[in-house]
Amino acid sequence: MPVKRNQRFKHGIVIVDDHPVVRQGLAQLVNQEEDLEVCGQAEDAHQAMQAIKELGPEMVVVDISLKGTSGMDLIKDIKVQYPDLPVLTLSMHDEAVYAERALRAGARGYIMKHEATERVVTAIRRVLSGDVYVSDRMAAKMVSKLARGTTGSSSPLDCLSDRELEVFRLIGEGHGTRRVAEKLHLSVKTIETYRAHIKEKLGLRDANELFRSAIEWVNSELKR
Amino acid sequence: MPVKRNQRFKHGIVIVDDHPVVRQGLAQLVNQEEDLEVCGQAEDAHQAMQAIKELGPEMVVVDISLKGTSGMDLIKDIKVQYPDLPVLTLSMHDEAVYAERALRAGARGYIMKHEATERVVTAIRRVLSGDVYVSDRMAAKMVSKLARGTTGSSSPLDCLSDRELEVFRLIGEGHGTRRVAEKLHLSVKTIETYRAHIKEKLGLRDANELFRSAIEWVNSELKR
DNA sequence: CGTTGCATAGGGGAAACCCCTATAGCCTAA
DNA sequence: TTAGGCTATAGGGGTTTCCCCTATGCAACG
Repeated sequence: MPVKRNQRFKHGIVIVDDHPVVRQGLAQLVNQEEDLEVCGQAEDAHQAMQAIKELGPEMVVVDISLKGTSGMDLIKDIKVQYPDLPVLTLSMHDEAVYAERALRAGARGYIMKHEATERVVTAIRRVLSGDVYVSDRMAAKMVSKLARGTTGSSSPLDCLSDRELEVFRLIGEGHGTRRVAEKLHLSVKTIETYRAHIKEKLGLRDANELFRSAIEWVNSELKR
Repeated sequence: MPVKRNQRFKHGIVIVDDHPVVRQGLAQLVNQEEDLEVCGQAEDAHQAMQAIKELGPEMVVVDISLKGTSGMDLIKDIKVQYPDLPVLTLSMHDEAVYAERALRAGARGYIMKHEATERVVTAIRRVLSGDVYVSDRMAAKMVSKLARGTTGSSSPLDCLSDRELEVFRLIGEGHGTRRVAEKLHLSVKTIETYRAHIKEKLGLRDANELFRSAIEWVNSELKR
């Protein structure tokens, strides 16, 4: 009799991952918690929406690298159709690259597959109870970024000055510091200063991250 | 009494993967088979060699993208020290790129994490019994490649050596020269040499182009 | 008028990049 | 079997970039 009652109070979770082995691991992890339960699994975005509709879970755990529609798009779709359904992103990819995107897309948390299983459970509970979960390092990074951002809702690039944005674009087109300086008829040193400012404003750690995000931005610009 | 006997006859398997969730899933998968048993787990190459030495498993399941020494190197090391110990490569990466390399490195099989769990078990049994496992599609591809005689240069990346490809992937994940060197326990100078070779082989003009195309490749890998 | 933000740029040390050379181990073809 | 290739590894040395600081001139905003 008390068993039945416990059953009733379990929080239902749908997990979305295109690796069966990962689903298996995650499911077992969740199911061995007294108050948690995997009520459905999906391996792509379509199945995921189906499962959510049919099973009415209390949260969803999503891998961002799915085949077909990307996990990122799935998160956005979930947000549109079920604004109050919390989503935890579970990914093998570096949080420095994807965490912020995932949160902007509507996820309530981001955790890497490298993390110990207990931590994964912690993240699930955190998100389930309405909080946001990211690693401490990531949280610190985001705070400092917001602190100087003043971006109500617009792109973080808005805080770049015109010159900075121009330099950012040229970097994204693959030009090195010297080439940018030549193109703009400025000293290499000046470009270096801009690069430093951009990094600071966007919360980028080093030249690689700068280059990477510049490329990404240029590409995304092309597509619209 | 018969229980004890069964216990005796279980085939011991060591699994090596740096994602705890994956280990969990794989372990459960294996352990629920009557005659199979995970006798050890490791999250990097060093732990793996230790576990093999101490536990004397009958086979090893290895992910190729580990932190630290790569899975590819681990496979080679295992082949040197335990030539008869069969290794199954379990990876999320496209078999078209890695399967052949893994087999050449000494693995007895290659299976992707996308595959259904039953198939993973099948692969394990196949390798355990001395056969080789690759997907049907891969097998066909390899056969036709052999038949045609080395003319299967489908991707320009085929001409990269294992090491070079590994470095290329790490670059694409945003790691700088120094970080790559640390990850692989090699001299910065060595990584510089690899970068030069990759640039030459792929016809890239400078570090920016290298970085750019590495990022592009890693991203396209994700969506496959 | 001070403060704040932007455009511009230099100094200096650390790191990365680039072109060469080099060794040792394999494998292959002559 | 030996010479030549390819691979993994790594150093030398010069050029360029990166990164952390400091600094000047100018405009705007309070």
